[in-house]
Amino acid sequence: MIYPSCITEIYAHPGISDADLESIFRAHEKVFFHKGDLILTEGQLSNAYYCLEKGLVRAFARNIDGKDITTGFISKNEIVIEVASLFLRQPTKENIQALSDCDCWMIGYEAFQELFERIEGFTEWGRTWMSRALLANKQRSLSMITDSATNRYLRLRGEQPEVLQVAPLKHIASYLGVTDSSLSRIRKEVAQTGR
Amino acid sequence: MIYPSCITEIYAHPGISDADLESIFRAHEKVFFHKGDLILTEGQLSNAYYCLEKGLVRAFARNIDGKDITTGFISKNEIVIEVASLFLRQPTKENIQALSDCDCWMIGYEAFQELFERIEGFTEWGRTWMSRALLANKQRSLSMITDSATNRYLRLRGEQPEVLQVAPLKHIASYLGVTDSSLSRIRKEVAQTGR
DNA sequence: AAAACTACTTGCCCTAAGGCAAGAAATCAA
DNA sequence: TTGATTTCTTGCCTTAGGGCAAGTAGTTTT
Repeated sequence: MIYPSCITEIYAHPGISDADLESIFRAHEKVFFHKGDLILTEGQLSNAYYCLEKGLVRAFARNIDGKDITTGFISKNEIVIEVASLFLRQPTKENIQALSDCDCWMIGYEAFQELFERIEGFTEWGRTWMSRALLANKQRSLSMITDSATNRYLRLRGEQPEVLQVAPLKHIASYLGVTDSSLSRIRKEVAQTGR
Repeated sequence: MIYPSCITEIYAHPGISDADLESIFRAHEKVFFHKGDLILTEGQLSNAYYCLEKGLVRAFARNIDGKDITTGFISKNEIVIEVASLFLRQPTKENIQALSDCDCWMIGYEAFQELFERIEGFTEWGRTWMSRALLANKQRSLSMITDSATNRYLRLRGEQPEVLQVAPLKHIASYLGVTDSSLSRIRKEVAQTGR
């Protein structure tokens, strides 16, 4: 059986057999979002996550002044999820928004729990996914401390080039921890000098 | 049965029964570290984690110039762990070091895996722990973007006051993302003004 | 085809924090 | 107990990036 690329990419794991993958896939349901749609809003309890087949998504939180800070971009074949709300069963402080039209495969909390109990390798897969997420997050914190804004920009360009094409400058700026004016200058400088 | 406080604190979870806790505790073994000891060194494969009964520990990574950056402090009743190495089975890029003499309860990878397979609630506990870790990490990244150095200092003082007593200024400074001269000035200013 | 947004750039000036270096104070080593 | 090595503070100057505001382009809306 042929699955969408996001399913095979996301659930690729030695402990997950073809039969497992079929059960897992069956637990998902196709959903769409339009550019600008909020997939999750602060205060809500998250009840599902989404495998992103097409599109670009961002997560953002609000600081004290109500200004929104983009905390992450989610690209094709990645998982759109708010771990804290979904697994700790508490209202989220984050918002998740589609930055372009998106095609997703959704799986609800109940269905997920069921797989978690039933499929041996699924638990293992989950732990691996969490470990990777934790690692990525740590590297981001490190980068905020040790790299210049320009280097953080270049790193983002290396890792998620789509973001620079699709997301508006202000979201990229807040993600990188600079103002939009600064990012505008950084971008100019990068374009001028050796690239 | 009475367990060390770090064991009861760390493994407190609705899915873990008294009987479970006993099995879990039995899988641990007491170990000590002296001030300055490296508990884990970059390049090594982590094969255990440690429940910290007494003492203070830091994790640090090296930046390109070889300067070490403290990435976290671990206090009493918390887990000393390098998730990426332990669960992804890859050599670590982080170092973990005792900042004071430490008493720990260690559990090896094999014993952990065994509990993971045998005890129902242990898996759930693990997912909860990871979710919390992820949340804490995200908040740290956010704080690096939105808070001033002074506010980050005050937040650390609120959350882990022991750190300010035990860790040398340079480690605290690199953790907060400032130079030690800057932290020295921040500290002075905080002491002078309203606290 | 105006009007009204939103996205982006640029200029002017300002500020938080860094770089460097000297020195005091505390801790460790022999 | 006397060096030697860290740890911490402080001064002087520099710099990356912020605040604000004006202005140009695009895009939507009507």
